[in-house]
Parts: sequence; structure tokens; C-alpha cells
Amino acid sequence: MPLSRQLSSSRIRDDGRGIPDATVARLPIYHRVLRSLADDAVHTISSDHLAQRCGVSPAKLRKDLSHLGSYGTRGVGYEVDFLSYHISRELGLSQPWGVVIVGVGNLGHALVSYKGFASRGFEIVGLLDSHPDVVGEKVCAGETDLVVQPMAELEKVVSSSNASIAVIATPADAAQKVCDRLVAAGVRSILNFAPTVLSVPVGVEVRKVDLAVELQILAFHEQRRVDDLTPLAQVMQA
Amino acid sequence: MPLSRQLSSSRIRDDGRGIPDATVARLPIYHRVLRSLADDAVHTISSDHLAQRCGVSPAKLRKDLSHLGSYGTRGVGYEVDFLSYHISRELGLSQPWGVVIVGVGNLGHALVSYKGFASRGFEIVGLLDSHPDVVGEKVCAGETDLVVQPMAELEKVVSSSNASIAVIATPADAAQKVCDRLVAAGVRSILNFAPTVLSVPVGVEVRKVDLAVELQILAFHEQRRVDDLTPLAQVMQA
DNA sequence: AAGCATTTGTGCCTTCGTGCACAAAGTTGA
DNA sequence: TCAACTTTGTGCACGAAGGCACAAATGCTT
Repeated sequence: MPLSRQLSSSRIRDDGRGIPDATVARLPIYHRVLRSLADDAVHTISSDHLAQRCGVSPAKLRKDLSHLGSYGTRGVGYEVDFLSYHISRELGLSQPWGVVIVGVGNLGHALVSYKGFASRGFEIVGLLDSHPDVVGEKVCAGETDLVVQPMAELEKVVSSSNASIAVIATPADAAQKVCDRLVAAGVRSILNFAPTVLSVPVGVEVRKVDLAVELQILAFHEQRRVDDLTPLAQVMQA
Repeated sequence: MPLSRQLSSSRIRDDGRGIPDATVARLPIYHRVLRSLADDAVHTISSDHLAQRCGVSPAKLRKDLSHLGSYGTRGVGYEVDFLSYHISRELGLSQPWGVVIVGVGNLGHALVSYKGFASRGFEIVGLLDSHPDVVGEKVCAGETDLVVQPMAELEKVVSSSNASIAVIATPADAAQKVCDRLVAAGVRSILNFAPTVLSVPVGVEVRKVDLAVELQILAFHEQRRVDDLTPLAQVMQA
């Protein structure tokens, strides 16, 4: 029996959820812009206009949205609230997600105070840190306050809060151990801010955000730009 | 004469210039792992082993490195220091880059205290904020202390420090104005943490890091996983 | 010196992502 | 009602990216 195909991320029916990864990565942008438009009392918007606000090409936007279904009206455009609802539904924002943050340094504090979580269905249900000075600190997270728990409580916090997403904001040398404990506790989705490569078993998804990597990519293009200013060297060598 | 191709000459710039974006995005990872290996006194490493540490496939690693030139030895592997040097050179890490950070909230503080900048040639040369309580604050950045400047000093700070990269860590509603002023002051590379789409003229590169977007992508896959647990319902309804 | 073991570098093929262009579908106005 | 206009949804073609497999090149051993 070909069971292996079930594990593949590719779906056969386009009617279902065969949404390309590149599209999924852009849906949150579309959703955010649509919410902003709704706040400005905009009812309908064309793909050209919406695409410009999202920083993508109109054709790409239309193809992305076509993967969700035909939610536009030809000759008119898309109804903002209607499209926003369907995107949020597809992204799973209609149900709440519990998030545990491990590591409450400057970055952890920034994450807790970030306003964009609660409005998109994410609720911070646990804060963990190993440093004695931080443990016990009361942190204002949205409407409710949270107390930073010691690292020993990790398994208990994850299981009791039924958190499904974890954020690692620890130093690099602690990240892998934290990751292993999170996975053992049942977490299958991890957002990693520590500058290290995490190894996880299959079935666990890790996304990484690396500040230094982003800067180095910028530096590469910046240097290439500088090199292009000296085309004489190339002519001389030829 | 067939000038189009010259083999075995890694110094030909035409070959080194066309590095795919996907490769450039992985080079910082390779570099970081190589530096770590060097600290552990590892002299040579094979592509299989290095690939495993970097979380990529060996074939991909070799193809990535082949874009830089032939820096490996068949039958042996890659010399750690040698390869590390060539990657850092290609990324432009051999020369220092001045970085200005706009917005010194929790996230800004986290960026300033991040250790990975100085070791990769990035030096924070300016801190800017609009809030009176933050302006004037002395922040410890690596070896030297920096004082947060008021936003009015933006143009002066950028031009006097000759910064080429800027980081926007402000709230979303201030980001576009800050971006415009940075571009007008001569900045051509911007790392944007604000959850908004920035519009810039051609020739300016913007990379964005959006925390909520990353969480929403995780939530999408998490939801898909939950939906896959109930395939019977779909079959029954069909 | 010669053969064996090991590892790199790369050609080929498949898959994924993007842009173009246009038919289909809906609205507006007379 | 019908024609002109607007906008969506999509087929197609092209380029980028990834994986496989193997020839070329190097070290080691006899």
C-alpha cells in the first residue's frame, strides 16, 4: 500500500489545499493589507490596486488568490471583507493558537509586546527563561500579564497550555537543547531566532529568522554594487 | 575565438558574478558553521559532513560552493579556513559595513546587543529614535557605547557615519516616512522589521523580517496537519 | 608505478515559480 | 437588449532551483 504519498505535501486536488509554498508565504501580507483597507472603509478593490499595496505584480496576486477559489467578481474586483475572511480561514487564523516563548531577553520582550499577535489569533500562553533574574518577572502581554517561568517548567507549560507553536529566542548554544525538549513535549511548529541550525525529527517544521544572515545578504548586494562601479578592471584583464 | 567559456580559472569574474540568489542566502549559514568548525580546530571537512551541519543536501552544498570557484580538493574535502575566507570575501565581510538602527525599542535593543554583528564586519554607527524618553540613552554596543540621537539628526548621522545599511525597527505607521528619509540620505540597503510594505525607488534593496508572517505560515501548516487527521469525513461525504 | 578508495564538480532532468496575454464573465450606459 | 468597457481567472512558455548520478581528480597503499 502506498502510504508514503499521504505524507507528501503535494495534494492532487487543486480544489483542496494544494497551495504552493510561495503563495502561502504571501497570504499573510495580503491579509494584513486587506485588514488595513477594511479599517479605511474600503469595500472593494481591484487586483491591480491591491497588488501595488502589497508590493507584488497583479498577475501574481490573481494567481495566488485563484488557489483559494474564485472569490473575485469580474469587472469589479474583490470584496475586501469577503476576501479577508477567506484568507484568514485558509491560514487558520479563525481559531486561536497558543504560543510559548523560550528566552525572555530583549528579543523575547520585543515579541511579547508585539501588537500583531493577538489580532491574528495568536495568544502567548507561556514564557520561559533560565536566568534567575528574569524568572518570576511579570510581563505585560496584551490584555493579561504573564509571569516568566523557570526552564524546568517547560514540559508542564507546553502540555497544560496545549501550545502548538514555540518561539526560541535563546542564545545559540542553548537552542538545540531547548528544541529537543519542545519537540519531546509535543510541539511540532518552531520559530527559531537563535543563530544556529536546529535538527528536528521529520514531522516537525522549523522556520528561522536570522538577523545576521539578512544583513550579510544585503552586504553582498551592496558590495556587488560597489564592484560594478569599477568596470575598468574587467576591461584591463580582458 | 571562443571567449565564452574559460575553464579552471576561478578568478574569472564573469563566473563568480552570477551567483544565484538562493545560493547567496545560504552562504552566511555555511560561513557561520565553518567559523564554528575552525574554533573547534577542524582543518578539513567533506561536503557530506558540512552539509549535514548546515541542514542542506550535499549536492546542493557542492553546487553552491562551485559558484564561488573550485576551492575543494577531490578525495579530501574543503579546508575550513580557506573556504571560510573565500565565502567571507564573496559576501563582502572583509570590509566593515556601517549600520544605522532607527527605532530603539525592545527590538532595537535586542539588535544592538546582538553579538553576531561585530564578528561579521558590521558596526553599528548610529541609533535613532523619536521618543524623548529614549533619546539620550546610552546603549552598550559591542566595545563602544552609543547615545540614541533624536530623529531630526537622521540625515546628519547617515552622511557623517557613511552608513550604507539601515535597519528600521519602528512601529509600522512610521516606517515609510523613515524609509523615505533614509533613501534620500543615500542609504541603498534596508532591513525592515516593521510590519508594512515599504515602497522604494529602483536601486534600493529592501529585505523584510515579519514576525507575524512567520507565525502565520507555521499556523497554516499546523492547520493542514490537523485537517489531514480527518480524511475519513471527506471520503464519507464524497 | 599502479590500482583502489574517496570526494569534488557538473551535466541532465524534473519540479517549482513567475510573467504574459487573452478568453470568460460581469458591469455600465444608451 | 445590446454593445462597449472593466477585471478576473488561467493556459502557456520561460527561467530558476533542486536532486541524481557519474566522470574527473586526488590521496593512499602496495
